[in-house]
Amino acid sequence: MTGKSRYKTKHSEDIKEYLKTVKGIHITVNDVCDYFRNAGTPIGMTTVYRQLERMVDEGIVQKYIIDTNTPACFEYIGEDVHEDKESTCYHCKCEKCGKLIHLHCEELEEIQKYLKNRLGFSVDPMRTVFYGLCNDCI
Amino acid sequence: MTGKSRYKTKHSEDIKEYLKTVKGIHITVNDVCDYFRNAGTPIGMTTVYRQLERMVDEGIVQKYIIDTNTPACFEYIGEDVHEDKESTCYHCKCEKCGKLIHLHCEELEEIQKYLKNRLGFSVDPMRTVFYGLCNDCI
DNA sequence: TTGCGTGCAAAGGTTTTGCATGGCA
DNA sequence: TGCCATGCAAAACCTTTGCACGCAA
Repeated sequence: MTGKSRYKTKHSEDIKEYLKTVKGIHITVNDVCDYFRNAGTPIGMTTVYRQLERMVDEGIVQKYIIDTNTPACFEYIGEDVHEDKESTCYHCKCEKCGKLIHLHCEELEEIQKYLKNRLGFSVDPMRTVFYGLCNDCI
Repeated sequence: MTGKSRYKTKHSEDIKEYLKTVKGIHITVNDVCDYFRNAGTPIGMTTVYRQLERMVDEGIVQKYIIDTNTPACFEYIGEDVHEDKESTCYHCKCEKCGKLIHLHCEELEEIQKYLKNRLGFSVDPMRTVFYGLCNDCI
């Protein structure tokens, strides 16, 4: 969003590490705070919110909003997704089991062109995720 | 999905009528309140929340939760077309200015079928957002 | 009469902001 | 030194709940 260059801080790294270790699980801001409080190295709620927001902006963390009056969830996606950029890889993510399906699909490239031509909107496939239910979870 | 039988009230019908007239547009609870206040026939916020929730339970209205600290949006889907429920509306969100573009698109319904047939993945459009850059921000 | 709808006010919980402090380059 | 991260407290925000009243069946 802001594009500001910011420092790499210990808290930033710690939170990212934690998210990596629980990859595949949806984590709330409170979960993060609890974890570090229990670990004896508490991190303020505000900092967690801001760091997670930064990571979402960077595209390495995905934010899930399940319902109103339910805290938002976060999940580490990875830094390597960027490499897929040229091969227009989309992702399907199961909202139940969290499975991530990589998706190469000509039809989606058509959609991309369609949105570009019709709305002038240029899609960033690396950040775009189809949410839904996978075969096993329906 | 409480399944409770409830009365048909004037407010209920009025709200539904209003949603029908603005079909295709995403309406917030405040929009509804404003409309009826301006029309000289105000309806309480609580009532609007409860009526919309009821319609969502009934399946004739779709609820969209776009982001945290952003009011939920509602849209009239219809009473008989239960099949359309899953193919209503996608969103494009500009990563720079944050603008949200509502997207009704046959091609996307094709994609949906494609994912269903090929991967057994059933997309939830309400949660799926195309990220990218809008016309003004490129 | 009974049960639900209504709507005001207040509560609830999540997220954001203001501001003073401290750390890193 | 300058800029940013931090974190507490308070504010802001949307949404839900409590409760008394009124209307429909």
